[in-house]
Amino acid sequence: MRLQRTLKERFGFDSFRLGQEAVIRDVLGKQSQIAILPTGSGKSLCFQLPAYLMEGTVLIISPLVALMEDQVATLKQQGEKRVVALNSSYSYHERERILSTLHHYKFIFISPEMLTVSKVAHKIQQIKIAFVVVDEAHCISQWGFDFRPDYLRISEFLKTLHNPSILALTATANQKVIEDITRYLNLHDPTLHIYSLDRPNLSYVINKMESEDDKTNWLINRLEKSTGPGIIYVASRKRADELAQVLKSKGESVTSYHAGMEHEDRAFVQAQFLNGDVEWICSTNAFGMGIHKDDVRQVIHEHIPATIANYVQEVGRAGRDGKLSATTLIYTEEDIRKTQFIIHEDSPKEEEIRYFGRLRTEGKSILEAAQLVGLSETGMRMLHYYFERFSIDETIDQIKKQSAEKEAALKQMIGLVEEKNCIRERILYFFGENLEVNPEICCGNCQPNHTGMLNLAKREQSNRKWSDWSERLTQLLG
DNA sequence: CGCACTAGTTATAAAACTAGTGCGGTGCTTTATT
Repeated sequence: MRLQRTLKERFGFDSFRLGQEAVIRDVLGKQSQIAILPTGSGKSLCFQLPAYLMEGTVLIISPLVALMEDQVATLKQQGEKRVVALNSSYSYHERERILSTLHHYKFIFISPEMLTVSKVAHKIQQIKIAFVVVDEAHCISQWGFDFRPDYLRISEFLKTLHNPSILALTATANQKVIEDITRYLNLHDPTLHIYSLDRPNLSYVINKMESEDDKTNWLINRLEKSTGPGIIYVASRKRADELAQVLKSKGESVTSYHAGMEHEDRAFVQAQFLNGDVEWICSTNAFGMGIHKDDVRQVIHEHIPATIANYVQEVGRAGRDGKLSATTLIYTEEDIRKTQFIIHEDSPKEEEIRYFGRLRTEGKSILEAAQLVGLSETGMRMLHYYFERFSIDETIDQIKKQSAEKEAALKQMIGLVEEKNCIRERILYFFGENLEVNPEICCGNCQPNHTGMLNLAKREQSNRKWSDWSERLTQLLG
């Protein structure tokens, strides 16, 4: 009753969505848990609501600054003033001021990296923490082992707090990811709240093509004949820019997006897409996390993602509103080889690890050693993390094991694109689920002749755009 | 890995060859001394 009342009074909802209430009850009972709730099911409420029924501050560990600021803005809109994001966007003095008044806040958003700053960690230890949320918890698996090793250091921070209960939230996690989350958040016997990851309103089509040109022509044709809003995922920054240019020259409303762009430009492109000012985004895997756009009608991959988990995350951005949406993956034999090569190059090699180890024992700094070995920034941070904990031989074993896991994950993805039977079934199998009922529009293998587009076909001829434009111009010039 | 592209070479020039190079993506953080 208390929950219902809070839900109504503070958030204005009459009833909980699937999963929310059970998760909230466990939060209130201080039970650590991993909650896997499908995209668009209202994950934020799972920590916002119990926060008001508990004493102390909720600490939310979040992967992106943009995501934190988004959440802060939402809470402020709901009338909550006691909310802050602790990140690099503040000046030294601002940060000092926030740190000295930390206990005033009900919600603190923070990155895993910031938790390793001893001064910050120390300040957090001094306030009363109601519970800790790890948002987008699959990042532990996805990024922790190489790109952002501070994800693996979270448990060390948690040990310094007085055993707070943990709520790990994500939309996609298979058995391996659940194991990683459990281990690296130091959870003992967490409750698992897992709801079906099936998205009945998404159709899956996967097509093999002969050449890069075939893919480009297919895309030109697809955009001419169907509607967005949509996201086109490509393998490289260069390709994102080039493809966007080609499609633009055909009169389509497309903008590229990747991490090589200025922050301001990225924010602008994102806002344009959210507002419906641009129909298509042509991007690398940088685009998507924390994009709350409900009416994305298509997600197209024109390359092969490195894992099924990544693929499912990306296609999952379509159809949050529950309406029919089409996901399509097109690839060439060359794409398989390219992705394989990328995986192979990803981790430092044995000789590099040994050389790095030698330089370190000679007293070279991490930075110097990394430069001499010729490691990337990611490679350097990775070795830094492992060398702190393991001997050289153990490090080599660990990194080899991880390369093998990455290769296995890619093999699963290749298995998916070559699947002859139901694609949906295969995806669910990956997450340990069985498909009970195939939706009417399922996948390219269940219905070989349909494109998954149905209601996405453009109703009028292409001159519609021109008449829209001339109408708009007439309005503007009045 | 093996393809795509560039620069350099070659029988007065032009086109055709060869050798060399490049090719991958995610984001957090940065406060100190003269």
